[in-house]
Amino acid sequence: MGQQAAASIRQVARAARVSVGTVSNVLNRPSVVAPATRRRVLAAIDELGFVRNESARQLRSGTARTIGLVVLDVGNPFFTDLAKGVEAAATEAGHAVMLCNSDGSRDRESRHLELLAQQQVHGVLMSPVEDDLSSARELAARGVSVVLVGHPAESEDLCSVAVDDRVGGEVAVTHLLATGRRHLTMIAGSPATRQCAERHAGGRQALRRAGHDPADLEFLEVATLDVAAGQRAAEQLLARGELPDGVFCVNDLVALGLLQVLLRAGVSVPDDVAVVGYDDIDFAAAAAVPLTSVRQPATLLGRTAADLVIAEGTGSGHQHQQVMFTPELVVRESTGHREDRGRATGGPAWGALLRPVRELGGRVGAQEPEPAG
Amino acid sequence: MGQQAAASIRQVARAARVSVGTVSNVLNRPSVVAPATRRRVLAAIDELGFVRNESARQLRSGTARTIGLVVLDVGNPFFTDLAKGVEAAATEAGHAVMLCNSDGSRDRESRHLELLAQQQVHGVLMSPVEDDLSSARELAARGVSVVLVGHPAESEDLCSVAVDDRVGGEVAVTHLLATGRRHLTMIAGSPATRQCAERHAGGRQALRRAGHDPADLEFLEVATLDVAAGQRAAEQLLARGELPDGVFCVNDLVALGLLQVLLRAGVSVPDDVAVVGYDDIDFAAAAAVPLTSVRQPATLLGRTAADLVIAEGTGSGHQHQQVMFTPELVVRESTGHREDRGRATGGPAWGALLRPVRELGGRVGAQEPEPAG
DNA sequence: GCGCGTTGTTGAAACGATTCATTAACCCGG
DNA sequence: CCGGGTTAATGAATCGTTTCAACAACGCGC
Repeated sequence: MGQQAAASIRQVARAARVSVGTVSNVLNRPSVVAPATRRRVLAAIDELGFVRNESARQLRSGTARTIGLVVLDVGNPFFTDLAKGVEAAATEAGHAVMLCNSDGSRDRESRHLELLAQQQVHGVLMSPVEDDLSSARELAARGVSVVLVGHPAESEDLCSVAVDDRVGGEVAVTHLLATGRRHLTMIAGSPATRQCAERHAGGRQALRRAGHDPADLEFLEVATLDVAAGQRAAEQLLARGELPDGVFCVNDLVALGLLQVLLRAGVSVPDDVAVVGYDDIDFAAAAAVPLTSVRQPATLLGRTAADLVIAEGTGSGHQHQQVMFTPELVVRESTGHREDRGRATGGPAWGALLRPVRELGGRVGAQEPEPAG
Repeated sequence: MGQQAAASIRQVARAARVSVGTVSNVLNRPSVVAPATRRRVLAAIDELGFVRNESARQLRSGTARTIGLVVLDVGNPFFTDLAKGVEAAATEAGHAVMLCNSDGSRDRESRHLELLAQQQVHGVLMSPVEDDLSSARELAARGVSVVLVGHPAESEDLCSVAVDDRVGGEVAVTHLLATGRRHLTMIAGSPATRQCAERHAGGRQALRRAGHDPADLEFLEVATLDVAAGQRAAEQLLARGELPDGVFCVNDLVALGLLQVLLRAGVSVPDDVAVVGYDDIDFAAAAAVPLTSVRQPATLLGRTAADLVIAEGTGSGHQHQQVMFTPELVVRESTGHREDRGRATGGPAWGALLRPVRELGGRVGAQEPEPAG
């Protein structure tokens, strides 16, 4: 113990009085080595504290047993849930996961991708920062398997695993309309990003279907998609004197920030304003007012993506696949019906769980939950 | 574009009509190469889409430009904040971070450590699953720099960056006592884990100081430390008919789960029960009842640890350091004074930061790092 | 006793980048 | 025109592992 220099396979070989080839065989194909020899080698390995040098293995074999995962925001539980799914699938297949955080920055994203390429990773899963998929394509062109996560690949030259954002937006807004809301605001990031645009489009579509003017869904843009952004957005809304009666947030972090500031300002949710979030992270249910949210199957998304990338990197004849899941609406108190109004603003609606039902929003007829009894 | 085989330095050399050594020089010491040659080489690199093979570099240089970070729970925002600090510092120093999740499992922890050792990482930061630091020591003995995060190294043979858990527990319970609570329960994981034990000990100390019986702080053990565990703990408390009037949770996730179930059951927080969490994650402020919490400087912790591990791996004569920060209590509504009762929940105890001091316990006089940016 | 298949073991040739001792080319003062 | 110094470029050795053709030893049937 305590040796500084890591022992190499050669020293193990010498200690066990065998050739390097035999040591390698003990490591990789133990069955072809005579038991006595094997034992001797294993003893030497133990004795010297030998650790396989992964760099050398990779160099020889050409590809690493690692897959990269680049997410938009590690601070968002949606992405850590996703990461858990990825890790589970990867571990089963004997791969390690390298989790990288692009934080919504194109620069950081490309730095990470470059790094992953240099590591000769088996494949890369990424939730792209922007719609411009050139960096993903470039990576794929270099021979790295790429699977987009949370962003459908429009063309067939890439794999992707996503959730239908348009349906998500539609379900959310349909629900707001059904609770009697008419002046709606959507809080989201740049409309140039697919997710925000699609969810917005879904919302407009819901309005159209219901016979309203799609322009009734105002678009309020925020720079980032975190709790702080939601807080700022709420301040902005409050500052202009008139509030919408329904707000659809592009994710739960924004919704939680918004909720917090609204409540603090004495605005009642859901009586004055209904709030719908997106992702249904664990914290949504535990919020000041439990949050209605559009749920995405984060872990499943991760698992599926990892399975795809592993298959693509391993198999020979690979067909690119675009997988699409459908989100479901989870109704909680933040969108209680207007009829519920009249309750004290303060604490006490607690415990009166409006609707514990969890409901699946389908594509065509995202049904409305029964009005609270 | 579209080439399958990654170009090697040799092919670049051929294309640019120079030797491999020159290409390597262009990559690593551009100044020693004549401008014309350099341009030619760069053009070839661009043309062939050459990507440095990190495995080969590592193999040659002996160590990777990567540091490993093994955390107890990626789903806990405390750890993602910490990870952000690590990443910031690592990136500045030109290192990549490999984020691993042990999920509180010793097995997973050692698998990750093994993997990191095989990758010849520059160093490892870890928040150990158990108090038994043998795996950390073993890794260190193999020549890998190890820094413990969130767990002080009792002996001097390891670096560590931690926050004083005893003080944290003491501050939390002192505060509960100050708001008039007398029947206290602490919800935590196994008392065999240092963090839980220390925070508990701190709490008992607070009782003793205040002239009470330390046994007044009941210890309720939960198996995991997440939202679900808090929910179960709340159900357990509710089931026995009599509630404590103050609960100290070992982290905010547990506190949030507890809070949610208590409120749902019609229990008033803080009137019936005061709740204190730990870590002060972003969601604590946005909870159903904004959560009083013991704040740890997560990002700073990460930065400091990363700086240490980078220094240790780089420098020659290295002194192991044990850095200790002091937590601060952030008071919010979940522990409103009993006197405050009757007030609407939307109360203003905000911003009344008890101890904004940030204190560094050094070994021999470790200076206070400047508050990051 | 010879050939044959089986079973274990060997050692050298990759993999791709870095390093370093050599060599080549050139400038300049004497 | 020569010697010494500077600047550029070279190519072989090296890192630790895997793979694979070659070989040794052995048992066995004829």
